Amino acid sequence: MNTFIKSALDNLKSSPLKVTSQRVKIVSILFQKGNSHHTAEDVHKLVKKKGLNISLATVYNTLNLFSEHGILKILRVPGDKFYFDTNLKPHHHFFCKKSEKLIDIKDSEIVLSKVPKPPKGKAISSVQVFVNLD
Amino acid sequence: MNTFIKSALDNLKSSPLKVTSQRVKIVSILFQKGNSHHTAEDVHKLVKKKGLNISLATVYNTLNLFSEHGILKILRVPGDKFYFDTNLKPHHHFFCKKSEKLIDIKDSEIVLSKVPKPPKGKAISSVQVFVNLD
DNA sequence: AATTTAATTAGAACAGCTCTAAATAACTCT
DNA sequence: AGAGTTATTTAGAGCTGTTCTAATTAAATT
Repeated sequence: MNTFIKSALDNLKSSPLKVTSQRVKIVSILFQKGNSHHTAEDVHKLVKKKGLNISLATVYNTLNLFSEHGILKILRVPGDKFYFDTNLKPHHHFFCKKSEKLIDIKDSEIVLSKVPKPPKGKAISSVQVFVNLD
Repeated sequence: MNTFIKSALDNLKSSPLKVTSQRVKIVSILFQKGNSHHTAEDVHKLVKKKGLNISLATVYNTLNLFSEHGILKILRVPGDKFYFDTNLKPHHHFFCKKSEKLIDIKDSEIVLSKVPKPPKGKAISSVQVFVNLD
């Protein structure tokens, strides 16, 4: 069991969520390769490929709960799917339209030297840079 | 008839698309207030509010054709809808999650002083910055 | 005006995601 | 460890945003 899985399981254990077999299985699929991006459908397919049986509803439910509890980060990219990001540190993304795949860009690899003030009454919650590839 | 509508109609006329009454109506709704962002549903509602009758399928069809022919720009934002942008110049956006509304940020208001090289074999087609508001 | 070609339409279909309500499993308290 | 409580899982229905289909209608061309 790699360190990514271990630390994600620690996060799960210290959250108010119950540690069910489905959740443990989903954690080990998501964090197997360290930082990665998966759609719910991706995860469901991987579950089935492993011969496991977790319903699609549970996959969605689990991924959403995980992102509510800081075990994952939810990413809504310029596409039409939700991506769940195992990399919890602030960072940006390449987005390849053709393959619909994301590639991490370390925070330090992008420097925004000028950002406008938010409209009155609003605050900036985050800045997401998408570098689109063709 | 304002200059935005005029220039959009010019674009339509010089495209291979036929100038139908529906398309003229959609152009005048979209470009009425200059630069703006609309979802297909938005446009369909505005059409109906004006007492006009254009089917939802035609609205979708038209917006997609317009963006294929440089009359509009399609924007796939970190949400779950398509936004159609009448502002054809390169620029960025505030995105307000609560209202699901976009606000233009002029290109010159954001300076990216460091951008990573694309992965081998890929080229950067565009860089989209989303400044998320809460 | 007749022909060709493109556009429009209503409704069916689809994808991605969420909800529902019943069954099941995990935790808590002695 | 067992009983009770509460959270989770599940299949399938439902929802939203979008695209497809195939028949009708309108625009452009000859």
